[in-house]
Amino acid sequence: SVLNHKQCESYCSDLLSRIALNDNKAGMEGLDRDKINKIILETSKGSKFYENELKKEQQVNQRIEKMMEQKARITKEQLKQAQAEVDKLTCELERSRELGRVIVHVDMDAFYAAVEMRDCPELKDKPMAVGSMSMLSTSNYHARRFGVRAAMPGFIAKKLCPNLVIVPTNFDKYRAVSAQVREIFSEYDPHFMPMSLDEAYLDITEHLEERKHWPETMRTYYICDAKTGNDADRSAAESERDELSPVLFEDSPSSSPSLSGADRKAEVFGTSAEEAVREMRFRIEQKTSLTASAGIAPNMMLAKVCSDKNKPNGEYRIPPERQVVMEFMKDLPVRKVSGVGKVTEKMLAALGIVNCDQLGQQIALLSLLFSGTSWHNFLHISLGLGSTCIERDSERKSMSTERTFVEMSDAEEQYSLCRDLCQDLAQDLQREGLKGKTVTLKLKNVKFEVKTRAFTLQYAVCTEEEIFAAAKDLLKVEIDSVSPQPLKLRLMGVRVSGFISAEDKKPLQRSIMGFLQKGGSDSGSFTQCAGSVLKAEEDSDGASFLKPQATEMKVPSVSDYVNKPAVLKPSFKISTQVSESRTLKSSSHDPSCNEEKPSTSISVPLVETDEDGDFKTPFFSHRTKTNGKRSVLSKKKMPVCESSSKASPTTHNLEAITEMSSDSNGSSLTCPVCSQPQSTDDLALFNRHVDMCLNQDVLLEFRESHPPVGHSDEPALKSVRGQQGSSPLPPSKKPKVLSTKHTIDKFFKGNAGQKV
DNA sequence: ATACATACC
DNA sequence: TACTGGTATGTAT
Repeated sequence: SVLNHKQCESYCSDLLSRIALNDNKAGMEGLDRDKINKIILETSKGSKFYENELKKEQQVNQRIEKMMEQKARITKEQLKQAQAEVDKLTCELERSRELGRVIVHVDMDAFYAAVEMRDCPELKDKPMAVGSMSMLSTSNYHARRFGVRAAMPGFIAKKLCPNLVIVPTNFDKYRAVSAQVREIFSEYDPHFMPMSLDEAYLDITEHLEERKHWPETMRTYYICDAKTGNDADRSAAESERDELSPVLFEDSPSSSPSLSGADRKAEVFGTSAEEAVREMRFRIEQKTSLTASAGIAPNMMLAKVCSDKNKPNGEYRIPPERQVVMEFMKDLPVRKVSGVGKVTEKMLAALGIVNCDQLGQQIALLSLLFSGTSWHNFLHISLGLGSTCIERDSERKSMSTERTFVEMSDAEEQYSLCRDLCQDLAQDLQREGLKGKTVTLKLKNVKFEVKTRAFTLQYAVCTEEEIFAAAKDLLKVEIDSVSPQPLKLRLMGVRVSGFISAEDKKPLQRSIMGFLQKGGSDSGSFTQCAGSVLKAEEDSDGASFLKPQATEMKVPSVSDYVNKPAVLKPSFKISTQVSESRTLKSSSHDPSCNEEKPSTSISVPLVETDEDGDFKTPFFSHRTKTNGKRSVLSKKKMPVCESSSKASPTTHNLEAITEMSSDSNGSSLTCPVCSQPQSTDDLALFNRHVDMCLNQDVLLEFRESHPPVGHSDEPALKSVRGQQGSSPLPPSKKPKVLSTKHTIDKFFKGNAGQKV
């Protein structure tokens, strides 16, 4: 009602901005959009995917409506005041405008497709794309004429272009080519920042400074005869080729002997930025037979826009002058700016903002409608400002793995898949030496609705068992929440984040084995433990973990929790301490607890930790194989404490610990729960055993007081038994994975910029 | 801290 | 038949 007709039409008329062709990218000019959209629509209509996209679209429209209502409530006064603030900030930004750096954004043209075409001449004159029937990564320019583009499913692309050739991805190859290209980048900026396999930012300011004094010979490159391009690079082309993976060249024409100097055509490049970049692109093409486009500008935001301007195989430069920058921005559609996606574009369009000039005119209004970070960003964009320094790749913040598959409804299968994901993720984490405290489970059901559920542990984890312990609980809550209906999933993913910093990980490499084997002489007796709390754990409840009187605590039984709402809090807090009077703590999930998360604390006298008390070696793990021998400990000694999320984690000293720490008998360890000597030296195995015992105790209790009654609990119980008993989860029917992995840059990005 | 959405390649 | 996977960050609670 508050909307005028025009405003309404600007977004209501088009409910399909998410489905329709995205012709934002290069190579998509002047095609028959209506015809293409009609085909896309007809192919998509009625699918689950389409329905979900419609729903999301409605959400965006609602967001826009809310925004318009808010806009309608803005007074002239408010706007005037906002304008004053904006003007002030604009002034400051203008004063600090930095035009002195020469930033380059280089982008390989239709990278994956170009590599495949290079290696298979058959494809040269055909419309082709890289990917699968389910999803395309890239298309060549020929295919783009049909509206076929990246991120489009192959089966739709086929409707648009029945002759489309779809080539499966070949990441090893793209990585190898990327490495070649990056070698060239590093000669112009050793600190260049790779953004993906085919894209990077460079700061060539220093290079240009030096280049000014270079003789022509240093700026001369030779074109080699054939289009193999493998010989042309001035520096060591031959040796480079030998170092490369043979697959790269197995299809290439066998390298002809180098042409003599007289036969070579030389090209001398100038000393300007354009020339330097043209030289770089020339070398890339000579070395890989692939073309790149580039943008040159005083900052990254502009350089990125510029690299798109003369794509493919072109470059564009914005000279370092304010006037020219502003002129360039004036007609630039906001959508062209990196970070402005289709939703932002649509919201701005609803306000009548399409290009950056209009954006600049409306900053005051935007400051009243958007968050601080958002409108500041808009202001920067409208002024043509952007980052002027290519920062070192910052530390990774999360790591994840996810998989799409045919509809999966069986809980056992889901748990099993979850474990597989955890295993993969654990491997990746360990490869990078990372441990994180937050585990996130991602689910997408067959209606394409996505859910994420996260859980932050007390300590950082990196093993399959630890991650799975958390992930499977998250999964269980979701399964239970729809029970007795099954979860019908099409995707599952697991992520670990909240990494502990590098310094946190380093310091303590103290060997827990050495400690154990020494026996109890100087180690944690209870009195020592109790009296030497250095850093009392301030948990949310503020309770110290290591109170001697904790042994006296009332011990609730598992049945106390059964009918309470599920509480997702870390359970099994294990309070530990080393002899140097340091207090340490850890926790983990209790895999045996189906209904609730009882929290249990025990004190053990030793553990390997880092400075923050995070476990260096996981003390408890959850995929345990042991005899199912019931704990000899009574409830009083094996406390299970409050289920409430606010409940104090309490500390209980296990008498069995005395046995353990006084067992100076070589390396054999005694389980503090079941009192059985363990034959292993391997702490991980020992931990598993202890963990198992604790869980077994709780589980048995639970099952005694609650004989299995219904479907609802049954699968989970089974699954828990599976984890605990000598037989793991039933062998999984391996889900059929639908799509190929499209991005594996995570193994590649990092480090690449730091060489040289 | 969690959930969900947006964005990028 | 069939609409990705990995990471970061913004927005809202």
